[in-house]
Amino acid sequence: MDAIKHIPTIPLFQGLTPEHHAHVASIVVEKVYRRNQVIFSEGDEGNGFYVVISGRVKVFKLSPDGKEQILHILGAGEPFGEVPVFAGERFPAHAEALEETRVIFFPRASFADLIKKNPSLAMNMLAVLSRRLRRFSALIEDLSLKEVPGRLSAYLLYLSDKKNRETSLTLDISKAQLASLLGTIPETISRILTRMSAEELIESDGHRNIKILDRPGLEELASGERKLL
Amino acid sequence: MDAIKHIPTIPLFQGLTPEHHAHVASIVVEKVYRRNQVIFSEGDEGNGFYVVISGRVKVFKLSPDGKEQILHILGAGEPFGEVPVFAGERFPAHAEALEETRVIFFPRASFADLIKKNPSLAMNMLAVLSRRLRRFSALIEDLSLKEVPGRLSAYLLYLSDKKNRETSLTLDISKAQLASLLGTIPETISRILTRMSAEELIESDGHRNIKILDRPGLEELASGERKLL
DNA sequence: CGTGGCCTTGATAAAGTTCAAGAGCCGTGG
DNA sequence: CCACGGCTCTTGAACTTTATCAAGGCCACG
Repeated sequence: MDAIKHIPTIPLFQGLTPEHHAHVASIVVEKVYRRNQVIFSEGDEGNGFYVVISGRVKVFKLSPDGKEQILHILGAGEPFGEVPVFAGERFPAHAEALEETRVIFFPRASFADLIKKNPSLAMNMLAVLSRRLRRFSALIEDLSLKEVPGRLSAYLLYLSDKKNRETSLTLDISKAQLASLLGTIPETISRILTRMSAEELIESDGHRNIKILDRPGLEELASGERKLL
Repeated sequence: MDAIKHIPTIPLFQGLTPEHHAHVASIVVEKVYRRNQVIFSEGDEGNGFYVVISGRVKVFKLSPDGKEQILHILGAGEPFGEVPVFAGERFPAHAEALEETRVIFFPRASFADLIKKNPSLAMNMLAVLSRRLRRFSALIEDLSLKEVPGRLSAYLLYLSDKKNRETSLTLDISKAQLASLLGTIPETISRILTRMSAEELIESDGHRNIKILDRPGLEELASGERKLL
């Protein structure tokens, strides 16, 4: 009901007038999901898309034997599930709440109307999709051209950069989730963190806290110039 | 110069009026590239995007040691290089002509103007990007969750479906390109085709002609239910 | 007829997965 | 307050898949 107070804070709706915000608010529906609750499944009919208000959502692919590959993890203000709105057909992946999560849902038809009348909303949405394409390109590159130590280094550096190059990091997801995000399994993550510690690239407390000791070393790993023993 | 006659045939511009087509034509520049010529490189400033008129283009990532992963191969009517137009920054990948190729180039600023005034062009572009996201999701899934025989089966089935489920196929790219598209190397492709032939899933003339003998068998491979010996 | 491109095949090695066992931690409930 | 069960994480050993390196075959083109 109080969607109107969230709308203006969502990057997708930046640059719109208050009237437009009100209009957007009038077409949305709020929903709440518990931890591990399915939001949609691959192949479902996509009748609209979502924006996270609070909490976190993972979007992922599943193999027949149950292995998962996370495509991305979304937090407050980020949209997901837009593909079927514009390309028709169905959701290309699954979405699930990682924790108690509030989202707002935009029904397809009314959103399509809105976007047609609103060039800057269209431009914002084009920017969102373009950035996602850029991220997917990076993921494809990682999966195909880098080994796991390189992917893990890149992830640690990414976390560090998010915090102004802070060297003390706290993983915000479990090792299992991290493995799924990097296209590997928890055992491999564990072994590589051990090797990174042995080479004094990082220091780990065995939990979710990691300190970066040798940033240039990690950068070399991420770019493939260097290998772990 | 004769771009005007191509514009109306490009899917991106479907549903626009002839005046709009003329306007589009007035802002484009035609370019021709030879086989293997670089169109842009990753990290280049993206001042506009391209649409293929004739010929074919590959868009790909390169690892420091020279291994390449093809993101997609584009033919007539297909746009590429749009990401920097909407997300800013630079091209996230390289593009190169696979053969003599004619393209039209859309300068960023004038295209952005056009799209703001033209909701159905915006919707078409959103559809293009959404379909690309769908394809990238499938590629990520392949790389992360399928083994090479599964990816190759999926590719053969895709080729077959493009021709109304015709069983006689001709590869339109070299084994090296195919390997790069599937995230592997030519030797591996060769070995797997041999094994597929041994199990009478396909018949290969050793060149680029392949006949599908056991479509259900390939489908099982593609979905991971079945393994090659 | 020779040369270069493209493909195949074999032997070897590297990277990661699987399977299995066990350690540490946490909340629950007796 | 402590024991138990359930998680998550770590570690080891065997195995699988794929890459790498090297050699040779085939064909088209000059």
